[in-house]
Amino acid sequence: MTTEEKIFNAARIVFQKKGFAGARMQEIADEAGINKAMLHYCFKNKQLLFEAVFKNAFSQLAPQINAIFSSNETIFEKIKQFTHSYISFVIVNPFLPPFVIQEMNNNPEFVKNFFKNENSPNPYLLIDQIKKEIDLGIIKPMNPKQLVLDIFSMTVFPFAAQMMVKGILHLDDAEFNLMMEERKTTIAEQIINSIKK
Amino acid sequence: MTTEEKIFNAARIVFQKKGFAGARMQEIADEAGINKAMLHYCFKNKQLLFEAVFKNAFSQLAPQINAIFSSNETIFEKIKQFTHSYISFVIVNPFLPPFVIQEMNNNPEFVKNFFKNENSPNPYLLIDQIKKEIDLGIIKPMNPKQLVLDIFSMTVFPFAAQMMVKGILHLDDAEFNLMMEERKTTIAEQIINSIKK
DNA sequence: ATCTTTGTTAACCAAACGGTTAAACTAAAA
DNA sequence: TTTTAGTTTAACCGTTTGGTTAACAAAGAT
Repeated sequence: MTTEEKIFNAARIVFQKKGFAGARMQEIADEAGINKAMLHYCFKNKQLLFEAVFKNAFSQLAPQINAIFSSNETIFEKIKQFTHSYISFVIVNPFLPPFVIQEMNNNPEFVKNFFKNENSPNPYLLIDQIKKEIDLGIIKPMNPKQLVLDIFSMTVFPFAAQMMVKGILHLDDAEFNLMMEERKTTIAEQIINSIKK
Repeated sequence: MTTEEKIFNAARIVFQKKGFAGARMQEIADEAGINKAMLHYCFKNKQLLFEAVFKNAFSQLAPQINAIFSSNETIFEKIKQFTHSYISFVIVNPFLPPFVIQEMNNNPEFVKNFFKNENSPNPYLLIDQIKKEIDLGIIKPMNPKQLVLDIFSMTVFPFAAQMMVKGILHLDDAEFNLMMEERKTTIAEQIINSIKK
């Protein structure tokens, strides 16, 4: 593993745990097992190191989601694939959703630019498809954006608010993961059940 | 308005916008229009000022939620009341959900203690009721905690991930609020529709 | 009138922070 | 063997940050 990779991995861990403002360059250096000056040698400054981590996090997810959204399957099938695929991904990367939400909240300008320039998840193929299937009478009339929001809510929220969910429902890690495994199939079933004519 | 109130309101604004780590005592003082030393005179230190704001935020919500959960209504009615009541509340306090999620993520120990000591939303009345109604054959067999999680997901997520939702779905503030108004009724209808026998 | 308590400020401080520098180390090219 | 280019480090620096201090002002209390 190169030094740059060591730094990158360490930065990902620390940024995800503490956020941009709470992360300390020294802590990242310690986590990577290298001298603090190397951080600046490899990534110039804190902001650029952060952006590298943030972009990488998104770039792991966006292609997966877009691939599903732009396929030729029915919506019902896409909903099934998305929930299964997304939950599988974030079970392995559980810190990602709260991290993204946090930095969206703290630094909206950066994130807005990010969404314009980088390849971010694009739901408009899905939205168009929903419109068509409504017209064809396959699913009930509704605001397509609400359906997209429902799908994201049901899949992303439990991970985004992980600590709160575990606290309120008294779940340990094992129970939480078990529930998330269950959700891989149940979410899609419920949503489909509530929208099909 | 007393000086203490001025500080508290200013702290709420700055903490919700920047998070604990990102907030600056000087910025809070400026926002309150008073000298920085007054912060320490009134609230001792940053941590205690933050805890005051955090506890207050939760104490506004918890009683509302618990009142609904512990009433004598049917689950269907409780779901309707909760979604309507919660969305109405956070439309007026939109920074609350991301704020809570962020600080849960950054400072889990503090939050765990908080949940044990303060009056936090207690879903177990609701969970017991769900179990009973499943046994009575009113709703489909399922894990009651999953249903509770569904309800929270559908209501809380759009606000928790507000910036992301607006970005991905290309919504301005007006469109976003319009969608949330619509959700006050549609969420409950959808959930009820998908669980009733 | 004088003392005490409470509220308020400007000036200050030590520690922590992000970032820089210059030197030392390494290994491959000349 | 020497040069050269790329790595890595210890030590340092200016600024920011949370927090303190001492002086001061207003208002009751004695």
